Formats: sequence, structure tokens, C-alpha cells
Amino acid sequence: MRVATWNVNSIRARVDRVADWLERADVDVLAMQETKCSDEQFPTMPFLAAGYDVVHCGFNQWNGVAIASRVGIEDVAVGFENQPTWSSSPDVEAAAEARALGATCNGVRVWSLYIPNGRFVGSPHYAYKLEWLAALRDTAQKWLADDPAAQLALVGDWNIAPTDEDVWSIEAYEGSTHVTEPERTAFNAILDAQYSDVVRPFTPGPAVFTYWDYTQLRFPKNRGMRIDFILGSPALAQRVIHAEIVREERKGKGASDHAPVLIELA
DNA sequence: ATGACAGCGTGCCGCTGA
Repeated sequence: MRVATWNVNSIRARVDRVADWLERADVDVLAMQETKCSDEQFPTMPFLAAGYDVVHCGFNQWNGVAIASRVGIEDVAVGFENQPTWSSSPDVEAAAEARALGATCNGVRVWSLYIPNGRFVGSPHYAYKLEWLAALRDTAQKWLADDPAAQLALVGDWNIAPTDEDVWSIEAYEGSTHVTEPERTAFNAILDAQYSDVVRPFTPGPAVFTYWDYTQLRFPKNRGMRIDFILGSPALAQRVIHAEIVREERKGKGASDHAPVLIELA
């Protein structure tokens, strides 16, 4: 079974490209992030036409997560237990954002995750990011405590570069989000909860990235960041026989600024 | 060739992204 994650940066702007890649890459399950639309606006038809069922969680033009599968989608969960809430302004009541969607596909529990960006160090959004990661860690730890043999995949855009090798220049990110010690500690806490990065062993660095800014020729110069990850529970991790970052999909006009990340399970 | 931001709506600027 082939499972992938991709921050698509608007599904409406890229649905043909995504559906085309699903078929070409022989993907069974794709978790998407940053669909940037409501459930009503989500383009379901191209997925159905390609042979995939799809579930989506989106409230407005921000965030948005989805899972497409051609091997079944069961027990869909919108958000996770104790997922922190966010309010965009003082007159708007805080609510859970469209950043987490879970579904079981052919025995694998997949969570499509879009971790908050953090904006700038010390901002309310940065505190929210750290809270969000801590809550995810606690809940994900419970999932494994309840069933140590569970096949769990926590996949998506983590908005963290866990090591200095995961950015094209650590100097360029000095003082920025994504590389700070608290963010890295929060990410490592999930690894400590027995989830492992199942892609890195197949795609060692340095200079191996999943995201490249649209500006300043960052992609052709390979000045990117590794921030999209597939973290697997022990039972899932031991099934991984291949993994890759599909740089080809970052090329050309109309590409997302992220590349898909793909694993193959025995 | 991989090539000098992109997508969205309260829309033609401002916000978000990282």
C-alpha cells in the first residue's frame, strides 16, 4: 500500500494536478493540507473520477485538511481530542480550526495534520503552535497506550525543521519560527511517544527538503526546508519498505510550494 | 531545463503563508 502526504496550497487551484499525480504515482491514500476551502467548495468529482473516496474538513479559505483513498475510508474523525482552539480576533469565539482529520484506510489510521505556522516567535500564534503540538502528543500517546499494536500514521505539514540540516541555511532562519528550540522540543516529544520519522532513513540529508518558497528562485537553487513528515507508530514503521520526496511535483507552473512525501508499506 | 510569489475574499488591497 502506498500512502502520501501533500500540502497542496489550495485544492481548487490544483485539483487536476493532484488527481493526475495520484494515478501516475499509484497512490492508495493521500492526506492533503491547506486545501483553502470549505467542505461545500471542495472539488470531490475529480477524486471520484480517479477512483478515490475523499473526506474533507474545511470551514473557510484558511487551513483545510483532507484524505483521499481508494482502499476505503472508515471512522472519520474531524479534529482530535483536546485539540486547542484559536480565535482570529477578539470578537470571534475561539474554535478548533480545520487542521486535523483522521480516517482508517485499509487498517491504517491516518491523521492529516496541518500544524499552526507560528507566524513569529513570541506571538500568540507561536504559543498556539506549541500548545497544539503538546495536545497532539498527549492524545497520540493515548492512542498508542490504548493499542500498542495500532498502525498509526501522523502525516502532514509540521511547520518545523527538526534539525539544522533541514533548512538550506540555518543563518537565514535565525530568530525565525520553524527552527526554535521549543518547536523542536515539541516535535521530538512526539518521537519520544514512540512515533518515528519513517521517511528520513530513505531520504537522508543534507539539503533534502519538502518545501521551497516561491520567491527568489528558491527551488532551482534548492534553498528549502524539510517540514513535511510521516511519523509512524512502531507497527506502521516496521512495514515501511520505501519512502521518497517527490521533487518532480514541485516543478513547473502551477505547482504547490510543497512536494508530496510518499511511503510504501509491505 | 527546476527560473526570479501565490491564493483567497470582506476583492483590485490586505492577509496569510514560512
